[in-house]
Amino acid sequence: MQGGKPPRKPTLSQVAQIAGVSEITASRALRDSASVTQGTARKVQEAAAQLGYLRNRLAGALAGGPSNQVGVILPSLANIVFADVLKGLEDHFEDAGFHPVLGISNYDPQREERLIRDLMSWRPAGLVIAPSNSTSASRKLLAGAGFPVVEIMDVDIDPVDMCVGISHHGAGAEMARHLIERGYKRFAYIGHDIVRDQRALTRLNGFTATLEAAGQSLSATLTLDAPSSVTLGRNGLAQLLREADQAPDVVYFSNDDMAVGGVFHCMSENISLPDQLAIAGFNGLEIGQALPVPLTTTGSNRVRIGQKAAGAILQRLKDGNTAPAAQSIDVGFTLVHGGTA
Amino acid sequence: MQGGKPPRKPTLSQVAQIAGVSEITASRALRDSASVTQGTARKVQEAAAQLGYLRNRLAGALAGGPSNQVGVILPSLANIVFADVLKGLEDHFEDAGFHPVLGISNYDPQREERLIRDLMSWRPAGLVIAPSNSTSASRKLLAGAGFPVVEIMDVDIDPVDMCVGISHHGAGAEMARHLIERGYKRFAYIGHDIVRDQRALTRLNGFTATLEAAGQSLSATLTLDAPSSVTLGRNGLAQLLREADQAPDVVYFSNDDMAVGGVFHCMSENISLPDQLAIAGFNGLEIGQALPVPLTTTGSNRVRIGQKAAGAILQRLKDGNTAPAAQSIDVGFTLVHGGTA
DNA sequence: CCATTGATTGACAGCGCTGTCATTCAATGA
DNA sequence: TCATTGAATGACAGCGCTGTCAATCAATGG
Repeated sequence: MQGGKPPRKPTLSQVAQIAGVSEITASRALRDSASVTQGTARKVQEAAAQLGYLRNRLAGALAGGPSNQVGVILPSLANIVFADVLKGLEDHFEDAGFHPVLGISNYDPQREERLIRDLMSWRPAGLVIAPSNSTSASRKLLAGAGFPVVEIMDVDIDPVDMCVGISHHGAGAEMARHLIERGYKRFAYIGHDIVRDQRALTRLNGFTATLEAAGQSLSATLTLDAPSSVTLGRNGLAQLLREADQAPDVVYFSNDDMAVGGVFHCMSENISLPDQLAIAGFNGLEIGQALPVPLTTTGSNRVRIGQKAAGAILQRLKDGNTAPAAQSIDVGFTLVHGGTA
Repeated sequence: MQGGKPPRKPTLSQVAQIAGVSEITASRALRDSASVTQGTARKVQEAAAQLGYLRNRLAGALAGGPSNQVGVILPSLANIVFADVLKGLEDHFEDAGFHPVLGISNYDPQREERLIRDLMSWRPAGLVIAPSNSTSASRKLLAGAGFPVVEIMDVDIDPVDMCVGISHHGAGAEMARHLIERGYKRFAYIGHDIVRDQRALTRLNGFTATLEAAGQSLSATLTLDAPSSVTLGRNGLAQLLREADQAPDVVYFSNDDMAVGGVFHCMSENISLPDQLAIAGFNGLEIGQALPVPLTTTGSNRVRIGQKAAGAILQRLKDGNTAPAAQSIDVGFTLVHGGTA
């Protein structure tokens, strides 16, 4: 950059001129060489190479061509969970030549709404969103999007278009059933910033509903107003044990990060797992399974969710408007029988 | 979607008409309400709201307006390392209203080149790339990009424009120095698919160069032709110990995933760390530090790299063409004195 | 030999917006 | 009072490409 104004990039019309064909023929040759004669295709490609031509998809998309961009809105990247989902999305999008355009909502509905607007203003081919208490304006935007929209993570919702995920209510319920069956009696819960993380709350609801149906209940609940982390879980368990009138015999944590923290507290305090205290988490993270005593938790198939979501978008794009109406894909969860509960 | 053709979205000219102003005034009111009278701004905003107008940035960018998209090319998302980098990028881009457009090269130079073309064809405001043996065509593309380009992860390179990272050669050298100082004599190395992961190779080069300068050398080297993983590291160490004529007293692994696998092998075989065998890794992942005996490793400041890279792009964009020429930002690494070496 | 067919190619118009420059007009000071 | 200034607004043109439909032309069969 010598300070001069940037030299204009070569355009399609220049390529066409050199190749001695019309602009539209050059366009076709470059996009799908099978739609023109072999000779024509070669001439055009040579001209493009000679000029260092680089397609301008801005113009292409504006003129009505397809976009290969897909909006992706996730609440956070601080935690491996959504990185896994993103990986799953990439797995399928990359192969199809699509690119995620990323926005992080930070669990903030207002920010999420702004992101939806922002990403939609690029007229993407589709949108994948892990919703965070979406505003009604957000839902209205998505409903009128005019392209496929997939809401991911949770299937306990009324999707605007499609959704892919698991039943968090069901996951909480299943864990409650497992713990009841194991004979635990004094249940406690330790959670993180649950106002923002709606899905953790849904799990808790499923958990307590099942306890109550079995004539049991939570004897202690601690929710901490901060993002989930190992440290938060460790401190949380310390606090709960300190403050509880009667010690619980099992603690359900809002997720594996928190639960691993709980395990660490037990290790450092010589509380034996699961005899003296049992611990359960959610997600099935690798770290939980790599512990000396593997964590009892619920596997949440995060990568799978991403893959299925990408697949749903691509399928819909291929089918055009003849596609089936709103659908919900449940990838299912699995109870991981570790050694901590 | 009733099967009819998608209804046209409201356009700026419709907004302008309703507001009773010219198109360009409406455009200005919507982009920067301070550039028009308060009253005008209100009228336009009301008209836009009434119509459900959604800005079309495709048209805007084509007409010469700025883009808020930034191409981001990473080799993989399978591993927390690049998820961390992406988080760092997001931290700064999100606040500035920029969005990463993601491409995953899978450590494949050809694929990387295709991605560069693909992302550049959207005329982004900048590009961040963790290079994977970039082809000369790739470098040429980047050199003529006309927007800021940051190559990340490694500063031991000749950057096309800017670069942000650490010296992997230096990191390998530093670990060698540390291990020599500790008195280890029989050094071994276990690595993963090093043909593709060039940076791991650079660390190894720094490591061996330093050993040799001190009159030492690697007594055993095992490189496995697969992506790095805990399992690969575990099996690798088992294989190395089985095949080696003389057992090493310290093993340098290509990264923490691999090294943690090595630690697991030692645990299951009752090999005491670090007396019987010492282990060192690279990255400073949380899991390594959460082990019963924390891993000796090199902290690589991944989130910081992302943040600095985003900052460099944003700064350059603000400064316009008057910006300083090519620069290299070294965020530095830190030796993590764990208990395994 | 001529009508018919399908494959190639091209003309046209316009996607929706913004940079650039010119115009308008009220406010200001000599 | 009139020239001067700066803010607000507008006219114009064009960014680079692709969908649609029409035109062309060689190959085919009756």
